[in-house]
Amino acid sequence: MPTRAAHPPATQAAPSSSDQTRAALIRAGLRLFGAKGFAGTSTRDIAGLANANIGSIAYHFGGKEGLRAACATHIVETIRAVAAQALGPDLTAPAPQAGPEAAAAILKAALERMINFVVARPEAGEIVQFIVRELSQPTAALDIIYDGVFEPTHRRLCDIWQQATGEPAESDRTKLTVFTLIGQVVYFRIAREPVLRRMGWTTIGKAEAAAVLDVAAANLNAILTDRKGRKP
Amino acid sequence: MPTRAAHPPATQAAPSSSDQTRAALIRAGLRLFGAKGFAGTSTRDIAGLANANIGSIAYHFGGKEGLRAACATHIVETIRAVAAQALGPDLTAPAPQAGPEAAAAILKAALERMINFVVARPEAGEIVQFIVRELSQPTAALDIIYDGVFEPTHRRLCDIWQQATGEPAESDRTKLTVFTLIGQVVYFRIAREPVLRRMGWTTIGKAEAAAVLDVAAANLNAILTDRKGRKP
DNA sequence: TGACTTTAATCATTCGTTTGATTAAAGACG
DNA sequence: CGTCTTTAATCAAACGAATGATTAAAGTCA
Repeated sequence: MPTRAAHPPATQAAPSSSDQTRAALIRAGLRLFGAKGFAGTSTRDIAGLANANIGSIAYHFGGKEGLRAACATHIVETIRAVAAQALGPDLTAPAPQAGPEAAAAILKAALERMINFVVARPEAGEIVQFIVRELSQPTAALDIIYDGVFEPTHRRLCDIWQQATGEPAESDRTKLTVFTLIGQVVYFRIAREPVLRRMGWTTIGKAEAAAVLDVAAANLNAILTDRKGRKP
Repeated sequence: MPTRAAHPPATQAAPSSSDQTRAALIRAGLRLFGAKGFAGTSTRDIAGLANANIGSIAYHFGGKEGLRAACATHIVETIRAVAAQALGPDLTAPAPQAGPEAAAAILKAALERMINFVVARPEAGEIVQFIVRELSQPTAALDIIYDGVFEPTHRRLCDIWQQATGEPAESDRTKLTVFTLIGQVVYFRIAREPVLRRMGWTTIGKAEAAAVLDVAAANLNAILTDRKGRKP
């Protein structure tokens, strides 16, 4: 007869509450979905990494698909917390007005935050990989992330870009330019492996992230001065 | 395991039925691996899309894994053909020497080629997605692509960068800068879905690719003039 | 004919989900 | 206060469906 004695409190630790199990499952799902893909991850892997039972996935999230959506929501909350440090606590509130130099400084700070998070922080790897996989085959999870992060963040950056250069925030040119700024950073996470090989690095830590920031910031400055100089 | 030992007769001839099956399987594998991931794609899906029998995958490639490697080789050949148009037929040969203006023109041309291929051409979607998935969990297929495309192309671009700016080709700064140039373009393919939504586009065709090129080329010019102006 | 290629059927795994039993805590009630 | 009932949560076990691989037979073409 299956008794709880078979699972001694040592391995079970404190009797995990519902929320703890939920959180552990999300963390495991995020890591595994990001690393091996949704289809490449089995519910047994997830339950094993989370030290939870297989059935708990269905119980808490309705199934594997529900866990994916929960991971997306968790990503939104995480990134919004990071973005808040550089762009203000509320992305939907109107952007604070600032002069061109101050706006440029905000852009620079945002770039630095983004690099330190996306490129250097290990947990960003799971998040970015999760998002990248969603991007290639959009599900409901992508909608959650787009509405919660992509759209408001990009819109805010375009706002600041206008303050820095005078170019209209919602013009195609501004929007595309902001995408290029994001893209050049995100690429270092997505193409991490080739970058490591080509650079002769073994990891992207503090020093390497600083080198990346150096180049990205130089690019930003060059583009900014170029845009301020001429009329579109 | 009767894996086909050698390549089919290289001499140009009417593709045999065997070669047609091979090619169809590679095309189907590339598309499905890119769209749904390696684990998310079943051999039955592949065979179905290729109008071939399930067993033919094992026969021609030794199994699903062998098909993945064959897809990687196919990608290398495809991209090398595209790169040859902008960077010369042989990426491993020493770069042609040119003045700063000519070198800048080559970079601009390479950027245009890259955008027209990566961003606009539909078949690039499958290729990029395939590569992106490999990047996040490197297998032997990534080695094939890195050695065949990433390394030689990046090295060549660094060479041209030196000719355009005077910055040493193999310096960290140059290598990272070239990565940012590539990243800002590739991002439009990887993050295609958010770009479409944010831009209000329904597709990225000729006109949209031109708008992207416009911005990317402006960025390149701004960075180039910035780098030429100062000493590192 | 004889080597090459395709086909259909079968194999053992592995998958996500469901099930019914079990536990512990909270609620109901006299 | 003590007892009975309900609820939420977890667990091991098992199910049917799918997967990748294999095999022997049939087909194809020079």
